[in-house]
Amino acid sequence: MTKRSSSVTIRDVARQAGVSVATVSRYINRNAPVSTEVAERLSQVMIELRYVPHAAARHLASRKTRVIGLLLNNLHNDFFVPLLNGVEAVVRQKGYNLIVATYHANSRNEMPPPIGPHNTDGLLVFSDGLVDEDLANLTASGFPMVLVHRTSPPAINIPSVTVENLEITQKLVEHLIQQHGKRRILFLRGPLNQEDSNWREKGYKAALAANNIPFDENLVLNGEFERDIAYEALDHFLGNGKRVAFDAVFSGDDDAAIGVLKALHKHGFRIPEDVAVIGFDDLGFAPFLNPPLTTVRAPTESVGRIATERLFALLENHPSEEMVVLPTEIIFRRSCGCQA
Amino acid sequence: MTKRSSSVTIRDVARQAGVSVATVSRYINRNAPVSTEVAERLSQVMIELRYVPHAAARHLASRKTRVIGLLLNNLHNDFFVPLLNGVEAVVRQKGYNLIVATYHANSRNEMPPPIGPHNTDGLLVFSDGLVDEDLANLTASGFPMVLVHRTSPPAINIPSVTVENLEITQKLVEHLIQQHGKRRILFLRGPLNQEDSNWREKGYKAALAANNIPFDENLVLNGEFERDIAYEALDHFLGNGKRVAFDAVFSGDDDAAIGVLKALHKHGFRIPEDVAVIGFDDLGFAPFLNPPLTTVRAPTESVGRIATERLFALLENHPSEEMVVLPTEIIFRRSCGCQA
DNA sequence: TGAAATAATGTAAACGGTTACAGTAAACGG
DNA sequence: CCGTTTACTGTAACCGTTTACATTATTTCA
Repeated sequence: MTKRSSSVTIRDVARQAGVSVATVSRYINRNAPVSTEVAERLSQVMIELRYVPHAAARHLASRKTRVIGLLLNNLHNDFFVPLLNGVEAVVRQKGYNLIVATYHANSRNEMPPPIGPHNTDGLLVFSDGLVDEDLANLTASGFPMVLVHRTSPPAINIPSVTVENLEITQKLVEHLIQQHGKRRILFLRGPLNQEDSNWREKGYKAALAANNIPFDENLVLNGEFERDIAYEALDHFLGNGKRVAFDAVFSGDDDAAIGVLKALHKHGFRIPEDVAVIGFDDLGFAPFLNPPLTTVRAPTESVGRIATERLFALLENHPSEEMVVLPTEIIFRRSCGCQA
Repeated sequence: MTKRSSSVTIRDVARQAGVSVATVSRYINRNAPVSTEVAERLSQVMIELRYVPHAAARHLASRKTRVIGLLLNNLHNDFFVPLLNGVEAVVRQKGYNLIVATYHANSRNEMPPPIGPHNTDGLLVFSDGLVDEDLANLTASGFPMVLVHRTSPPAINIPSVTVENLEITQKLVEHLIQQHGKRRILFLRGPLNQEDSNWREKGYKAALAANNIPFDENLVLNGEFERDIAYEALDHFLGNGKRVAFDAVFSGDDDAAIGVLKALHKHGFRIPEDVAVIGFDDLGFAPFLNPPLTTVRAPTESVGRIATERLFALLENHPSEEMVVLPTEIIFRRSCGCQA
C-alpha cells in the first residue's frame, strides 16, 4: 500500500504470476509470443501490484530511451507555443517523452549540451548551440537529428524542416515600398546566426535593391526576435538625438512587433499613418493588435509536427526527405497601411 | 572517430587514465576526494575520449534521474510560455532536465500518466489528469510533487503555488459594474475542474451578488481558457436567434480574450462602447490588443520559478511551505471602458 | 512419418554506472 | 612514538530491465 511503487520490479511480477522475468518482459514489449493464459495472468498481476517498468533500467538494457529532445535557444517567444504543440502531439502519439532544453552558442563555453545521445534517442535542433562541427560529429556517430528552422551544413545531410523566408519577405517589404510608398524601412533583425533572421535580412535587402533604395545600415537594429529586446532597441533608437528618419518598421517577427508597437506608442507615432509596421509568423494575437498586424503566416505547428514525424522516421530507419521548406503567405492587415 | 560516442564508457576512461572505475565515478560526481594529479589526468582523458556518462546507467545505479517533469493538460495557451520560462530557468540552473508532457482527466482511461516516479525525480503538476487519489498514492510513496495553479487535497499536504483569483476577479468584475455601469456580463469559464477557473467563477458571482445583480446562467459559456474554443462558443452564442442581451464579457483569461475579440469583431460589436471586455493573466500582447485589454496581471513566470524551486527543496529534503498564493493586480486599459 | 519449423518458456549474461566495503599510506594528537 | 584519523584508491555487488541462447512441446509438411 504505502510501499514505494518503484520498488515493485519485474521480478515481483514474474514471481507472482509464476513465470520467468523474460516472459514478463516479452509480454510488456509484445516482441515475442506469450500464451493467452499467461498474458491474462500477467495483465492481472501487473495491475494488482501497480507495476510500472523502471525507465532507466529499460533504457540501459535496450539502449533506447524512448525520449526525444527539443533543443531551443530560449523560450522567449510565443512562437514556441505552436511549435511545442506540433512536436508534443506527435511525441505523445508515439508513446515517447519530450525533453525541452535551452542551449545557445554562448552556452558552449560553459557546459556541454544538456541533451544528446546520452539521454535521448534523437534531437530536434532549433538551437544554434550545436554548431556545424557538433552536428557532423553526432551524425557520424549515427545519432538521429532533425533541424528545425535551420538547414543542414553541406556534406552531411541532416533532414530539416523550415519555412520559406526569403521570397516572402522580399514580397512583403516590396508591398510596403510599392503600395504604400515607404522608402525608409527600419529592420529589427533577429539573432545573428539564426537562419530565419538571415533570410529575412536578405529578403529585406533584396526588396530595397529591386526598388533602387540604397541600403542604410543605420536602419538596422538588433531585435533578437524578442519583444523586450526589440522594445529596448527601438526605444533607444527613438530617444537618440540624431534620430534617423524612417517611415516603416519590419520587426523581424510578431513577438518583436509587440515591442515595436510599444516603443512607437511611447514616442507618439501613429500606426500606420506615421509608421507602417510588419511582422512575421502570424501568431494568434496578430489579428487583434492595434492596429491589426500585417505579417507572414508561417505554419509553425506543422513545422513542429513534420519535423517530429521525420525524426521518428529516422528512428525507425526509414529514410527521410532531406529538406522541407513549408510555404508561407502574406496576411494583409492594417498595420502596413492597407484597409483590409 | 566514427565510433559511436555512446560506446565510450567509464571503463574506457578508467583504463586510459590508469585508475579504477570507482575513482572515475567519484571524480565525475565529486562526492569523494580524488588526488589532484588523478583529477587532472581524468579531466584530460575525458575530453580526449569525448566521454559523456550514460544517463540511464547513472539513473539505474543511483536511483536518481536528474529529470523533473511538468505535467500539463495541454499546450493551448500563450500562458505557458512564461510558465515554461520560469520552470526551465531553475531546472537548467540546477543541471537537471525537464520533461514536458500533457495528460488530462480524459486521458486516464486510455493510459497511465506519461511521467511519474519511473522516469522523473519529481513532478510539477498543473494537469487535472492526476486526481486526488493519484496524488495521495504518489505522496504516500514519497514521490516529490508541487502543484501549480492547483491546491492540495485535504489530509495530504502537497506544496502548491498559485495566484490569487477570487478577490481580484470580484474586484475586476465590480469595476465593470460600478465604474462602467455594466449589468449583463457574459462569462467564459475555463475548464470545469480547474481551480483558477472555479475561483474566477466564484469571483464573478460574488461581484454580481454584492451588487444585487441576479446570476443568469445563460450568460455563462464554456471558453476553456482557449482562444479557439472561446471564439466558437461566443460566435455560436451571437449567431443564435434567441440571443440574450449582454454588455460586457469576462473572457476568463487573455488567451480566450483573443477569441472573444474575434467573435465580437465578426458580429460588429464595438469595444468597449457596445461591449466591454476583460481578461486575466496580462500576457505580453494584452497592452497592444485593439483595444488594449483590461486584465489581471498574474506573475506566471514567478509561479513557474517558485514552484520549481520548491520542488528542488523537496528533492533536497528541505521542508517546503505548503501553499503559496502570489498576489495579482488589476491593469486598467481601454477594453473595459477606461481611458487609461 | 520423420524432419523441420514454430510456439512458448526459462537461464543467465549483459547494459554502464554507483557505492558499500576494504585497504594502504600519510598526517595527526597526546 | 603509537593509536587514530584522514585522504585516496580499488574490488565487486548491485540497480531493473532486455535478449541471446537453450529447451521442450507442438505443428507443419513433403
